Amino acid sequence: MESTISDDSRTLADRVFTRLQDDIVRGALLPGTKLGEAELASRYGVSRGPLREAIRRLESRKLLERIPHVGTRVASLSLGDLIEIYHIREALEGMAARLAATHMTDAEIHSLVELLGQHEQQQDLREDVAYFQREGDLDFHYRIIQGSHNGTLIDMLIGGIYHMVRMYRYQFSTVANRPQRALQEHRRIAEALESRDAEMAEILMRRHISRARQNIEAQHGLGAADSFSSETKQGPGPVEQSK
Amino acid sequence: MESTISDDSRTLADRVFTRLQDDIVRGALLPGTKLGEAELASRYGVSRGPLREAIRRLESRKLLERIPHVGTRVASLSLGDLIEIYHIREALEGMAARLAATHMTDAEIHSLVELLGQHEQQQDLREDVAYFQREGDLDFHYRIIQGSHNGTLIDMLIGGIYHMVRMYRYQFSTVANRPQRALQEHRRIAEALESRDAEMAEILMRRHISRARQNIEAQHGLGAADSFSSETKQGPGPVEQSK
DNA sequence: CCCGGCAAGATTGTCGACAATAAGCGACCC
DNA sequence: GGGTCGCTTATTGTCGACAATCTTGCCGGG
Repeated sequence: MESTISDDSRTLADRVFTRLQDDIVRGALLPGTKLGEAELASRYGVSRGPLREAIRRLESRKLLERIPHVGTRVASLSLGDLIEIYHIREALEGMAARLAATHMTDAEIHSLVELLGQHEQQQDLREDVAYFQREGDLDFHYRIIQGSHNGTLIDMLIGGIYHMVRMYRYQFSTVANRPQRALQEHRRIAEALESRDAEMAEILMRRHISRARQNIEAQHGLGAADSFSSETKQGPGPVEQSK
Repeated sequence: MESTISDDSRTLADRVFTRLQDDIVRGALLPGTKLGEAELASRYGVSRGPLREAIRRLESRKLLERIPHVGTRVASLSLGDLIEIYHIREALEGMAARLAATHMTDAEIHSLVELLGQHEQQQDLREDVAYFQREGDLDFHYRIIQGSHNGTLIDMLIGGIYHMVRMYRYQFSTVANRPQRALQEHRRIAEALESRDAEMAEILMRRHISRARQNIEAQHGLGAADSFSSETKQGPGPVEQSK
């Protein structure tokens, strides 16, 4: 059920880049999995040329780890890295919220409020709203980032950080275990945007992300961040290719 | 640990990536220049395969703009983008300074202070300290970023943003026209780090970068602070380098 | 029994050639 | 005379093959 599937990027390299990124982010390829070029090439039905270009791009995005003459593996990242990312998100998305309070159009804000309404309905309908809320949360943040109208910031956040966030979420099953509260916080942020209160929007957004981070820290034990690299070699065989 | 960043990489693709990036950042290739693959391949003495991989990586770093089936050009970026970048630097390097105040070792801080001493001497020796101060400024910021001991932040700043900053500096000849003042601000930041005052370090760093941004804005006559998001792709006319 | 060197296998890195697409240009039609 | 269509050409995209390097298993020596 993919909406707007195709960036039908004209070139094969771009398409395999997108597909590979999706497979990594969605957890179809487990972190640490060794990716043989020949295998991937036959899997995606392309030659090794475009595949290597895609790999280099994913490597730039820190989704793949490559060692020259050895091979490429799906980036297996520690909990500490996730915490680092959340700290950065706090700074960057706080800034995005502040900018959004000024630069967002009325239509954009209205649409955002509508989105929150949908989330509330979904919340009312089912308790098992993990997946929807999870995606919805991303959607909410996406819109505010876009609302900053700062192209560089948008690229950095959406093109550079959010893929990692999504990968972590799937990996750790970091389902928002407090969707109720998160939704309330979203609502507050939206209210600040509606009243064009930039400072308040930034503060609330920073708080929101900070709480999410604390939640993760508490959920996964404590912050023994450094020595947490489980090097268990995952078997390369059972990689499912979800269409 | 390798200190020389030049061409330490074993593979041709990595080396041509580094060399191409250097040529772009240092202004050897003017923004807007169309890069033919065959020409570049012969210039760097490699085949088109590794070259294309390097191009894809530079494209990810926003140093190259590529249009499928059309070609690749050196990213020609507007002044507005530079302002955006400085806003982001303000948030990110402010955070870096705050973290550095806590996580930097005494040795690192001491070395930083020594570096500032060298800058002062250079400043005393010659008035035409543009180049040294320029590189020195980068060096100062580099060290504080590294001092944050936040790997993701370091990657994002040094690997993702600073190349653009350097490119802009060469392009606009944005030489620090107030090295005296900048050096003073650096000194203050270092003092805050010495006294482990995280909050102060962040505030001073944010101020420092904010002033640099204002300086650029004033220097280039673009007084419009709010509407810097000129979405219209203002082609920098004179760089039409077609053969 | 353990360690170091060596060879075989496999995988990655690189290259040259072929195919597909878009820009440039001229001729033809309105 | 202007506009549009089709062809030419150059450039990019893709592919298969060759070479370099790392890994792995084996053999011999200490």
